[in-house]
Amino acid sequence: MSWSGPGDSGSGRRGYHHGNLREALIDAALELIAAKGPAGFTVAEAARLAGVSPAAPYRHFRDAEALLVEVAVRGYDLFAERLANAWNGGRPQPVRAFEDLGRAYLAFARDQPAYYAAMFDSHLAMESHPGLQAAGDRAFAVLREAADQVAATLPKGRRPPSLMMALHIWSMAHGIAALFVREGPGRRKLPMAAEELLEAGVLLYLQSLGLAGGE
Amino acid sequence: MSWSGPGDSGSGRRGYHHGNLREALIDAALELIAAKGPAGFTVAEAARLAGVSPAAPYRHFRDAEALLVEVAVRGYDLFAERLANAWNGGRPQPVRAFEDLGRAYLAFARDQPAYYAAMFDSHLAMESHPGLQAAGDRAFAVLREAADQVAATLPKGRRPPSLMMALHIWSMAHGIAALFVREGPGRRKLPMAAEELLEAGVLLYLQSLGLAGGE
DNA sequence: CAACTCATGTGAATGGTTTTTACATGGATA
DNA sequence: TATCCATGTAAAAACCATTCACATGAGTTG
Repeated sequence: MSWSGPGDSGSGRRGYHHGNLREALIDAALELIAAKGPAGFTVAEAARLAGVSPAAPYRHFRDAEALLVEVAVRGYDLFAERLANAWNGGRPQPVRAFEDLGRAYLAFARDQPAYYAAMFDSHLAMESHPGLQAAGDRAFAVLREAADQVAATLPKGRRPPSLMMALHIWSMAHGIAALFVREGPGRRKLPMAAEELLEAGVLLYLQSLGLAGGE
Repeated sequence: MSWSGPGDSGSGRRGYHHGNLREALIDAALELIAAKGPAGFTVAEAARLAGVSPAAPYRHFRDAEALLVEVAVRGYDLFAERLANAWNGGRPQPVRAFEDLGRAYLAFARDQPAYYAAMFDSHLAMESHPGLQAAGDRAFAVLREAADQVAATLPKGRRPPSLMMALHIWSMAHGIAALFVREGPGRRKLPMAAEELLEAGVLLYLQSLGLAGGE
């Protein structure tokens, strides 16, 4: 899918021109990151996977970092989409949908390690890449919006600041993903599934705000 | 400081032998990571900083990763020490000391970015480095112990599992450090200090367990 | 249809990196 | 003092990023 040129997706290229090198390089980068970690990606090997010379990628990306940025942007977009689907406008109930959001967060980290690594492990400077900043903001906006609706179930007097809520939940979800879901330095065995840990944490947190359904 | 050989810390070496290359390489690695991020460290440049040939480091470390591991181990040890100091045996009061622990977590991420990067951003596999695993466990044990004592202030019936508490707090602290304290992809402006965000989160969490001192 | 242009790809070169190898040095020890 | 071996060097092979001059051919234009 997504090929416009003269067919043939993976194996041998058609003629002198590739036809869709940009996309092929992004796919190759994802494949390499998934297989060998965020440091396992090199422009040269991505070019090799796409069947072109090591210089060809530079017609499409200024440098290796630019390719990574493009991967991360797409990752944030997919992430935002998954989160929005899980939240589903807060239905059937805001608190329940909020938990679904948390599960979707961890599911993304688990199912899309390549995207997740490009987004959070590549040490790209948001400031120098406005598109990346914007994509990240779009993803966070989903969480923010959800927190807002959850907070709105309380009467105005006891309503917590939804930004703070969103930041707390995001932090806990991100921390659990970094420490217990993904490969890496902090990873250690848990006596429970990461999803259960997050769900319990979210429930307790919401309880302290007078929000939780469970007791 | 920390030189045993014939003096002269940074500039030009004495004779053919360095005298303390192992330590000098670790210092150089920290300096490079601090200056140019976790990816900015190379064996060759560390050797250059120490004033030796690019091959010399391999007399002391099997490869680049082994050097990183040594840095990370020292980082975990320093981390554990800082956390233990902040906890201070739970004095004057467990809940209050627990908050100090959280502050110390973020302070470490802020003050020791090089160690923190080696520990959490280098994607070292804990499994393949038992010493690293052990060092990480020692640091986590401080948090675990603290959670245990905090939980013990409650009567047995309403006492939460301290492991879960420790994991929740660790995750939130780590998430806040990763997203808002350190340079990196997720970093964005906060309407409050990261320390305040964590303190509020911890307080709310403890409240839900019936623990908090605030109201 | 022929000529041209320009985006896209190539080859080769520069300069960096990791890591291994054979060899050199000299501090510690017998 | 003679020797040994931990520690250093130089050189080399194998990678990588990036750039530059040049090649190709798809799409446009006359």
